[in-house]
Amino acid sequence: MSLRIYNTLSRSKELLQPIEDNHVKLYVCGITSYDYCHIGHARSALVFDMVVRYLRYRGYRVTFVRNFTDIDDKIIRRASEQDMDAAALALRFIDEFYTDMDALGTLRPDLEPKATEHIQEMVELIQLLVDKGMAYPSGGDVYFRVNRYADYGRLSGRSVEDMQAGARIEVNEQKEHPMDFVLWKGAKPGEPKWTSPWGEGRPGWHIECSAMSRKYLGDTFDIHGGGKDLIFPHHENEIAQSCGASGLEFANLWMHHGFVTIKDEKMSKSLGNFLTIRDVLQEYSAEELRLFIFSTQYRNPLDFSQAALEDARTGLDRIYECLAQVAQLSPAAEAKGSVVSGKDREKLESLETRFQRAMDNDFNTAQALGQFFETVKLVNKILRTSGAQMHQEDCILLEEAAAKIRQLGDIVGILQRDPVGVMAEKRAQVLAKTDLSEEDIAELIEKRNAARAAKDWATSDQVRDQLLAVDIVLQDGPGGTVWDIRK
RNA sequence: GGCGACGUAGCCAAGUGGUAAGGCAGUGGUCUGCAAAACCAUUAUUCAGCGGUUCAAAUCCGCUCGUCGCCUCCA
Repeated sequence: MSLRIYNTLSRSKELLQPIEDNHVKLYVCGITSYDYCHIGHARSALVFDMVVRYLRYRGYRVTFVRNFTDIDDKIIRRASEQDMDAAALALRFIDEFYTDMDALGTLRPDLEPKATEHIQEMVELIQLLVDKGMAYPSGGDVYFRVNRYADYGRLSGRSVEDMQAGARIEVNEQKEHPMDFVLWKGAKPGEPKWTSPWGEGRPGWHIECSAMSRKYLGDTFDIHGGGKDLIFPHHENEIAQSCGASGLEFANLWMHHGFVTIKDEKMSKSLGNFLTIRDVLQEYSAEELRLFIFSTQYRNPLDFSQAALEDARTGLDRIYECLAQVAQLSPAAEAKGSVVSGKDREKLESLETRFQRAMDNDFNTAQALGQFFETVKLVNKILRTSGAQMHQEDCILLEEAAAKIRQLGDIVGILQRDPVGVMAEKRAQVLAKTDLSEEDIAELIEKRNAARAAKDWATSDQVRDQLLAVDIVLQDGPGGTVWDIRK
């Protein structure tokens, strides 16, 4: 089996073949830090978190670099609105970003370079482009000469002519060609600035990724990732700069994830239809959010809704409940023998293979999660068939299946909490909202059972309704009455 | 206007040439005094529409309709 990844550059799935044997070098475009992150940023972070975890699980060494854009027009504008220093604003939202990422439980990248700490590298790269005639200074700025890079447009699948036909390019008299883009911006009064051979100013947006990826991963590396909205112009321009400077290939594989939408419209700051990560985490757990996000393959759009999050919550609970039951199994000495058919055993044991097959197909987490649910269904069936009399052999089989689910769950970042603990915690949360203690409930159950024994259904139902009013549900089973929280 | 993606059951979502995974909801059943919860079973002769290629198409090709995205900051 081998891992195939969709490459935006070739518009097809390609075999992952790292340049250095077994070592994957990955660069992902991170945030521009001027505001709180929304669910779209969460998807980006979680998708690449999953990619890195899966690659490592598959035995690759991964060097994961994700940058911070900490100098940019938006940062400067926001800072001046708030009468703040641009650097301080950027730093503050990097802190907020970490708070959100920690809450989501994402792994830290190996390197997290900031643009402002690599001005020198950018200046050198721009100088190289100027020396090669691929860039030119003009009016305090420096521009990339698009016509000098023959392959311009190969990532986004458009030609310079096509784009001019679009005529949405701002008129700028300093450019030789309307499609030329800025590498270095001359500073206006009061703006943050650095010195350069072309005067004081700051880097253009695209050059930072070219300079930092080059510094940490080399001229050519394996995978470059980001959101679909970065394909043009950001990544197209990165390719032009990097390939223009080095004369070599830049990234071999380009991975782009789809957007999070709300009512089928892209979630974005400009549309104002966004929810921040912390908004959502107030209502839902990180694992619930992850299950929701991974229920769709990363390249497809993902429509955010309360109902979808609720579905994810229900689904996650279902798996946890199954795991909790398995965790509490103990073999019965009097059990006759295994009740598991050879076919079912095979299916349980093939979970990892099925999971890998799905993930190897361009990280198809939706399909991979389906394997979890199929396994849960099968485990539940076996639990039910055995009843209280489970043979040791079957116990072991189920415990192994449960352990495997949790091990693989770690790749998408779910099912990492103690299943029995999760169930207990949910009960404790509901209890906390009532005046009742566990003992009070036990007493009420006893009172009700006495009524039931006397066939006094009115009293029995009254007790049940009383508890139901505070979201506590009574369940009469063969083993007696237990209580649980209302779902 | 240019470029691109998508359209699969009530909803979400896999499947990318060999006869429709999975989740949620629904329905039936087990359990129960009745319930509830849980569990089990079940739910698309059909994949936006129309043509074409093929022994075989949701999957490939063409056209039509619809939705969305990029072309300006954007994950």
